[in-house]
Amino acid sequence: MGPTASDGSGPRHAQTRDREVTVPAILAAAEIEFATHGFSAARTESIAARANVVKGMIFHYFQSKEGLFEAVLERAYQPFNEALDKSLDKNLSATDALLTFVERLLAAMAEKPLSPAIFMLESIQGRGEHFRRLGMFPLYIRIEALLKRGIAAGEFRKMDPRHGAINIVGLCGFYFCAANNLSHLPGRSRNPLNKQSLARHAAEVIAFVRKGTAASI
Amino acid sequence: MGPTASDGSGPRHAQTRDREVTVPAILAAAEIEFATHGFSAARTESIAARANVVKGMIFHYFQSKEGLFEAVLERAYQPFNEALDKSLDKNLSATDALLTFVERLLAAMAEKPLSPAIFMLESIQGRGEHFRRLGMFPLYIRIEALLKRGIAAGEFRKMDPRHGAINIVGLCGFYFCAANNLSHLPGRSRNPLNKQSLARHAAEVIAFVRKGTAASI
DNA sequence: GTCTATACGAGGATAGAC
DNA sequence: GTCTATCCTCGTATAGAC
Repeated sequence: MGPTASDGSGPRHAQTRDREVTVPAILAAAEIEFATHGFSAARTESIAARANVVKGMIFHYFQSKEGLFEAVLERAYQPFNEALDKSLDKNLSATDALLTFVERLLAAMAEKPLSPAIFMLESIQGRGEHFRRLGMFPLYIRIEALLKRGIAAGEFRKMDPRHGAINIVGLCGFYFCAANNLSHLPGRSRNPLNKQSLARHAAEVIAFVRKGTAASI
Repeated sequence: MGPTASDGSGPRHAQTRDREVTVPAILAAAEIEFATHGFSAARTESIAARANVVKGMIFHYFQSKEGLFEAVLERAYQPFNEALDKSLDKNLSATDALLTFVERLLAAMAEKPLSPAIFMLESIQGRGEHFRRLGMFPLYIRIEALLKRGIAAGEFRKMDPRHGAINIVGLCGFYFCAANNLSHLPGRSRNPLNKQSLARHAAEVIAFVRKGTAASI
């Protein structure tokens, strides 16, 4: 924490010589960079600049750009994973379990609004290795199982559970990936990622999922 | 069309000296490259190789990588635009108009399965200029208007029409962007982009939209 | 119109001083 | 542990021959 005065002329100087500070700073900066540019187009130089460290630090702590990327992915997926685990709360009806899960997933995304874009980019550009390695299957598989259960119980309408799961994940995540464009739509254009907009998004998605999956009367 | 025998040693030779062939070939190759890598990470060399032309041709016909990208975007958006125009067929009920539009949008995407990824990447990485320049506003605005009309008429449930429009576009497009990952899900894993899967996706989305927007009874 | 050769810059990665 | 300097590859773009 020694407040070494930056000398102003050269680039920044050791504001802290401490991995407890440097590593999280790099991860946070990398998250932003990878979320907007994807892996290949991301620049280690930009990450270093944003983290206020020198480029070499990235390779010192993460060996390679790829290593840093994987660390970022892992970090971004954790909240999703937790949302998933918490929603195993068994004896809920399929409907309640699904809506609870969606609510938690949306909360996790709201907390880390860049995560959906990171995974979207990884899906489009990657070849599925990270998807596998991170154990992202459950995200779809468990929703699918939940849907299957609810359909059998007559709570949900008949549908293909696999596609149902995909559609639900898409409803939650698409908004965050499109936020950049959405902010340019005419009309009352408040930032799509501010608290108010996110709350609205969550409410709308939950309603859409509830109505869209419910059994016909 | 002169079948100049490729001499095998040097790189490919003028299979045709004709912009009628070269330009579309470049555009098709560029579409694939930009859809998987985005703008910055796309390589003109890869595009040229895939199109079976020399790199210089890209700059000859499109001046710059950016110029090529814009041409690809424009080309990819056309089918969406047409789907939109055709669904103005006035005197339909809001419900029928919406479902018809969704059906056409899905058909347009199925025909050009890379388009959603291109626009997704442009949304995440771009700063909205292309979104504006291509006139992509109507895609959301008109659905929004349609929803508003249907809500007023009591056909649709109460909802925020802007978010409703976003959710519907998301339901249609997310699947295509996630296809890469989806193909790695366990279970009966046929290619998410083959005819059968796409037909299933379309049916599921249409059902989801119909149920999800319908007024409660 | 098509191809080859090359200028020029950007960026990932490493070596080694402090 | 941190920083500077540097190497080397890759990629856009252009000039000019055919």
